[in-house]
Amino acid sequence: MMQSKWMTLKDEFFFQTNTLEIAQQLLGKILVTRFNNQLTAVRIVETEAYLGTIDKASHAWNNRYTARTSVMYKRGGIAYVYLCYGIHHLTNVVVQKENVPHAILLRAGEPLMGIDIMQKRRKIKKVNQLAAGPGNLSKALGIHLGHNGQPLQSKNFYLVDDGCVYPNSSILATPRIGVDYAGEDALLPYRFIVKGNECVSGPKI
DNA sequence: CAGCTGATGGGCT
DNA sequence: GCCCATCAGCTGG
Repeated sequence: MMQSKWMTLKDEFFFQTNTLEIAQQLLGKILVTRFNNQLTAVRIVETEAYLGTIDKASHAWNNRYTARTSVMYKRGGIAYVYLCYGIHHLTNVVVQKENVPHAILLRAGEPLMGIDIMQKRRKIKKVNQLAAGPGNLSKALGIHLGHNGQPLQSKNFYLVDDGCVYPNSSILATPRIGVDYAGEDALLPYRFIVKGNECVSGPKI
């Protein structure tokens, strides 16, 4: 087996034109943070695509442009972080070129590095649960509002391809979580999970 | 295991 | 003033 080298994701990855495909390709990629010299990393196993102006579940639906959503209109490759329910910080990857406000919510990850650090941040021990759910993933990695708009090619905050690819046959598409307000768009199968992975959020299959 | 619910604060009509 | 791209801790089977 050839061991692939770690490669930071480049602009071309984020600029691909099909956001649903990017959301699936993000499965298997590694998100690394090194805040306050604390190195943590997870392999992404669950994502959700939000297709901007035509998607009622998206913050940018109908070209909504506010101080908060302005980050979604920037060029792909930066982080869109916002507070949900007053408690949870949710991390998204902005994709597409400037003025196309698509984003992909990172919903769950498999812990790879800095597990002890993540256990302290989360105040729990079970490794499978450390980054299961978008609020939990952000907390485990130390991501918060201050990282909103930061490039994901930063020295302390980046995405890596280590050669791990999940074939289509091991990816399951389901409706997105918690978007009932979006009417018929709530039913779109824009959530992608790695089949059978223990770190995916929600009830066990 | 499923189902319910309080916590908690920025964003927006 | 209401609305959330959630979670943990509780209840009862």
